[in-house]
Amino acid sequence: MIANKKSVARLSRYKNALHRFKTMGLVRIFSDNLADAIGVTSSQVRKDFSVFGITGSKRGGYQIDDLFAQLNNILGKDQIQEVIIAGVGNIGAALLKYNGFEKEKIKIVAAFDIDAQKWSDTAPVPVYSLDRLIPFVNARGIKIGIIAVPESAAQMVFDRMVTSGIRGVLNFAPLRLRSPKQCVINSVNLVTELENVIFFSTSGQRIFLGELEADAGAHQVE
Amino acid sequence: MIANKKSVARLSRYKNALHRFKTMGLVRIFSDNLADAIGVTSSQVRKDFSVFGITGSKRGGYQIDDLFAQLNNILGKDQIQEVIIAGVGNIGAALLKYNGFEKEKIKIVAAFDIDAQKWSDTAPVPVYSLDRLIPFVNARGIKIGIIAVPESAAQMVFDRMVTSGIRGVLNFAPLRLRSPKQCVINSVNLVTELENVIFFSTSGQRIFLGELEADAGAHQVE
DNA sequence: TAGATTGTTAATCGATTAACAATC
DNA sequence: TAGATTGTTAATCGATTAACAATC
Repeated sequence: MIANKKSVARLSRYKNALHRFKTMGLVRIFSDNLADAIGVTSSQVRKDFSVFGITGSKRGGYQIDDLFAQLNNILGKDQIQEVIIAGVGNIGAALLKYNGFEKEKIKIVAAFDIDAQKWSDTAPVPVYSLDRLIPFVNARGIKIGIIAVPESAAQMVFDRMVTSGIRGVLNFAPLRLRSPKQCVINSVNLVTELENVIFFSTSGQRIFLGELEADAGAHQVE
Repeated sequence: MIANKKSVARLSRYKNALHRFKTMGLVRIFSDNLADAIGVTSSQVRKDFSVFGITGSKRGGYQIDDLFAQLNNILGKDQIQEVIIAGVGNIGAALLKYNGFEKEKIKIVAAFDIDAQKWSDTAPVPVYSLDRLIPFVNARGIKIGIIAVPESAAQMVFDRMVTSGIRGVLNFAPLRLRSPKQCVINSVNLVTELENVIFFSTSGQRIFLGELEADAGAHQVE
């Protein structure tokens, strides 16, 4: 098996669980403990580790400090990841203020908007004209961008990002982006996510797929 | 096969593509056209339709008007879906102002926050005390809720939602919610979504899974 | 050593795709 | 009718889980 979106997400959750085990004073951990902590099987844990080249010791499990360091390394937490945002509307502004990125070593270093009223050199995260996106990203060598502009502007903004050297994009606009160059795109459609909840909670279907869960009582808290 | 998260998301996309075909004046459509429009195989389209009990006519394809009506019916677009939000912080406030829900027949009817400074009876969407969540949801018979409170308050808010009769939740707090009663939970973790982009764009891996795509040039615009 | 846990292979499960008989 | 498209079954692909030999 090769790394996929879900396995990377699980790696993050193992890391978070490990952090809690560590603060509890534990030194070693077994695949079974991690499995219980995030609600998967121990086979899944060992398989994930195997895919990412993480090994423990038979009978002795995994050293928490060592495992934690390896997960951080794989997830790129060794250095701060600099990210830019295009679009300071509802979602863009919320992400700018969101404080959950910092502890994951993700730093939003600048935002860009077409509306001059939103520009500010003095804000905690500066907001510049969209025209400054390409030179800024070029100069700073930013590789990751977030698209939070309206659908009508998203392809243009994406093109500029790719041109300026961005290699990965988290896209909130509800459309399929096209690129002539290699670029990782992860699109989150908030309307679709809510539609899924509506469908499964009104259809009476029992489902258990992806992040979508029914009968939450069966699960462990993470 | 049974309906799953991805198949429901595709249904939405078929519907959106259909709307465009309709405005172009088309009357009939084939599985192949829909497949091209959203970037899947025609087998996938027919399989999806089969799962949801949608039939066309051999040789004649699908009547757009009829298909559009069936999709709307399956997706619950026949009536307006009333939704409440708990938490008017960054994300909650963004969702309150977001205008993408309305055209999908989703209406946010109220929000709830613990902070009295945020309460407002006169806002376009009223914001009430969290203490009013249970009676409000009870009285109005709301079935869908969005959790946009901090992690520390999420389980308590979720418990109140379930108590008050909510059957489906879109959760933005980064934890695994537990419930004694049946409730559909769809959790979106924005940090994880961004971490995925960072991982795949820096690892040099070629992937193509879920909404995560590499080499976007190969795809159709939706 | 005896017992427990890893790492990996095989089995299972689920979703997507291909193929094709039915038929418009 | 001949040709094209559906609806469905079988094949394939991919991810998860079970099983177990290796070994600490």
